[in-house]
Amino acid sequence: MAINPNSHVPVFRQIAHHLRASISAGVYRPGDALPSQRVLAVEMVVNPNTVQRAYEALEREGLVTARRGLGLFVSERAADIARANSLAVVGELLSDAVRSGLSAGLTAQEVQESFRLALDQSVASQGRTT
Amino acid sequence: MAINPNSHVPVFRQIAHHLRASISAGVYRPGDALPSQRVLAVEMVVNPNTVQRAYEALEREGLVTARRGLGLFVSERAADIARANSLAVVGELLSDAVRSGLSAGLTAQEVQESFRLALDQSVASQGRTT
Amino acid sequence: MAINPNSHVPVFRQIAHHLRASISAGVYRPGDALPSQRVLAVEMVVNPNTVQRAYEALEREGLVTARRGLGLFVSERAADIARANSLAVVGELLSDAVRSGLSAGLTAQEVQESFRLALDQSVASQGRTT
Amino acid sequence: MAINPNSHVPVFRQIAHHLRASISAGVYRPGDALPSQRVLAVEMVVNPNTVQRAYEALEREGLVTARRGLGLFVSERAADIARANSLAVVGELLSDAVRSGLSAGLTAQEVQESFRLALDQSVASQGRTT
DNA sequence: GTGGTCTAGACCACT
DNA sequence: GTGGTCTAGACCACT
Repeated sequence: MAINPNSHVPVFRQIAHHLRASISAGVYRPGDALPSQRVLAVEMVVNPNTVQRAYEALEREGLVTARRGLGLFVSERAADIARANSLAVVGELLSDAVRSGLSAGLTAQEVQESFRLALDQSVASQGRTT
Repeated sequence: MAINPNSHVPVFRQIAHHLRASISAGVYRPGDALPSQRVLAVEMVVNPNTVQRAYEALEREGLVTARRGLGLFVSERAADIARANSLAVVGELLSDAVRSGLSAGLTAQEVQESFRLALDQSVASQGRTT
Repeated sequence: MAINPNSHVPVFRQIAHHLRASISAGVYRPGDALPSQRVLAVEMVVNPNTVQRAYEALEREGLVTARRGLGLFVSERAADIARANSLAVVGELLSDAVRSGLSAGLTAQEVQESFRLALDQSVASQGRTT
Repeated sequence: MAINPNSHVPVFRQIAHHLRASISAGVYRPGDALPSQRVLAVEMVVNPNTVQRAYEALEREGLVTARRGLGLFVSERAADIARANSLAVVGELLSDAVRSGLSAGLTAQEVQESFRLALDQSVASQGRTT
């Protein structure tokens, strides 16, 4: 679950996504402090500014709350919010993909078949990883 | 089917996508000339250079061949190539979406449900448009 | 030996090349008239202006001479000139290719091997055609 | 190894070719950052957009990967890819030259002799330069 | 008129 | 600071 600097997905988004996953998985529980910007930056070998942007996103989503001088803390209903957000994000991505396919002249059946394939492959490769 | 200058997708990519769709839909058939850079630029209210970038992409994909002084012409197997490319693109987008969802802790069932929803909505709204 | 409009080599150059070959092969002999611009344009399915440019090139090279109102006539030493020009052109192309290869870090042996291959293939395919 | 703005070869292609050569020569090694668009533009006295076009080509070939905000980085198997691409390009150029010569009525021997000459001259002049 | 290249300059996202 | 996109405008080769 490392960050991939070569991906076209911005690093700060990858970090935010990773933290969202950790929170909804219970790695960080309500009241827990997140690692400091600098610590996480070192750990992930990225610029502290990049971690900062990820943290800003999480705060905007209400997953964490900042306490001046103390750090970032996971908020009470964080896991639920994280899950909801993940669902929204995935829905958006899937909608974009579907719209792109249909507007290119593919049939709903073809798009569905393509999805089937994508899901099977991902599930298979995840089974291996986990 | 207009271009959206505020989308995160670059305008030249939107134009290329639009033309790819037109070609695979048979709007432009093998041997046909595409509208000239200047003409299309006026029509789409963008700079000719932007159209040029879209045309470059299509030529690289083998959909069209340029004849200096004459214009861009749709190549023989263009429709097939366009369709194959569209399928590849959609597959990529769907894979990204699925991977994103699973890595965020969603279940395969949830992702599938989300896809179901996205497809239904898109098909419905397309039915209205067409 | 038709003109290929999809080639990146300008059509007028292809026509000039074709005529040079015909002249050095004796299809047109000293004193013969070349087909008129319009006739050749129709025959080759190109714009008369394009034939015009090809004829200008041949005239500049001394292969043909124009007689106002009569047409273009193959000059006395045309075959020799055509052959010399062809040699010069090929030499230029080969030099460009070699220079490109060496400057890209390929060894002389590799370039030579590549040439060997190109020659064998061309000779083989020409044998089939002729 | 400077850029020639008067050549018929587009400047951006010359730059790409130059970088390809540098990479396959080991001037830039896997993981290295290429000079930034702005820096290289100043160095080569061209517009940054022109460098950008060269960089786009290299990225499309898989020689480098862009990291937004950080720069362009030479990819792992870049040297191999660069070499393969160079070989392909040279093969294409040599094939064109050979075909041109044979179709102009030259014999295989003459074309070969011309190549011999071109190679000798280039090797000689390169020896002087290096 | 048509495609292709280049410059100058602006603006944006990301680090 | 670094890459990516876009505009406006110029110039060139080819038909």
